[in-house]
Amino acid sequence: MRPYDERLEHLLAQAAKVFAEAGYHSTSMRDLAAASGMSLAGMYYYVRSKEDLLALIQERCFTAVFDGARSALDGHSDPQDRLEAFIRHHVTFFTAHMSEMKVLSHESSVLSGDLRRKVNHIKRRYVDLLETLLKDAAPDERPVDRSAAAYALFGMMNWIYNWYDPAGEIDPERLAGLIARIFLGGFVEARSTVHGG
Amino acid sequence: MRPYDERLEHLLAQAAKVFAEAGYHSTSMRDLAAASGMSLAGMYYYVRSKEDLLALIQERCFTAVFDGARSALDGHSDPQDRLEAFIRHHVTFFTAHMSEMKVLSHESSVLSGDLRRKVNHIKRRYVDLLETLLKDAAPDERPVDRSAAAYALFGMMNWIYNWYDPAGEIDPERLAGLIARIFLGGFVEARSTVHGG
DNA sequence: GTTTGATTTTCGAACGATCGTTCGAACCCT
DNA sequence: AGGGTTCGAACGATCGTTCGAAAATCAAAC
Repeated sequence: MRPYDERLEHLLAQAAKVFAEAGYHSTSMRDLAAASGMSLAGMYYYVRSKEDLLALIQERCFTAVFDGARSALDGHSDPQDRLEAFIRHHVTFFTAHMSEMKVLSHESSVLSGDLRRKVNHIKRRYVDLLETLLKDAAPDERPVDRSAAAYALFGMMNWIYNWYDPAGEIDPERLAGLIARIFLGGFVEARSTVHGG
Repeated sequence: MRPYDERLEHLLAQAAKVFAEAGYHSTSMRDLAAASGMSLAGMYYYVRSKEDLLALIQERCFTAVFDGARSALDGHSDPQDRLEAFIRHHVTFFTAHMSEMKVLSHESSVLSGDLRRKVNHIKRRYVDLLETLLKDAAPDERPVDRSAAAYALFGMMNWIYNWYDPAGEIDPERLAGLIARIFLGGFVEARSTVHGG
């Protein structure tokens, strides 16, 4: 059963790459066959449909980023440190898995039915995780502002696929630090440091 | 010639709405015909192709947001005020023209050839405008950080279409103020106020 | 105010192309 | 020999676009 899993992983990885470059809808199953080295019909031995293929990519990627975030929080007890650890993990994970994360961010409204419900469930938990961190780090903010701030932060982080060049001047760690600085400095510390102390 | 222009505007507005809801690639010309009240063939009297239709929407919207930004800067001379005015204008414009701005943000890689070049030219000028504002507001930052910060800001602002509900609790002005606060507080004031004063 | 003719605008019908998916036979490995 | 794996070929559906003719609009002539 090992070669089966390897072939599936290979297919998902190549598909994520092509989806990221050309977009889900303008990528044909024939394109994926060419990119993965399989035949058109052969892919259907590993995957139920094109939509199922996308769901598998999104589901695995979202689970990985969620689990990674939880373990990245280990060892941090200060609310602000935990929030910064979350941001740094998300950004570095994003830059390290650009194709999958672009597919996750950019094709989030494609799925329907049960596949959509399954992915949305992980997304919900991930958003809830950030909202909890925000509640601890900025307890005095109004809930509606905290919620909007969470999405603003996700915007900064998930927009990366639109412009970031891994071969460019700024490395992932520095980018993560910059985004953490902007958000913590602008949303968290602005209250607790400037106004409160 | 007036009825012609009105019909074209109507088509573009309806198309933007459908593109925003379903995405460019999964919207058929037949869908647009149904939404605009025209016949399938009738639309081609106003538009050369489906891609031309998308380009018209993006071009008009980008020009509007660019011109609006320039005039929003009038009357502000302080660099920080100018940056805040830019942010407030972008966010309020975005929430007021959600469909067109979503199409602009989400379908930015669809066009090709001359159509793509034309839209990218306006985009370049708009990004340059923000980078200039940033240079004045945060002159001590390293250019690579300033550039990344500009994209982080665009991320916060352009991600709006993924979550913002105009009928929800937070109104556009408050959202604009929140994003301005996060960015100015985290990127600009963190240097000039905390470190410098 | 009606008729006429030219121009603008609309659209039913059809084209070729491409899409996701399926089927059954062939292949490979043990 | 037998089950896991591959794939050529074809299916029906839908896509963007085109064409030629009908319909609507308008201006000038009577």
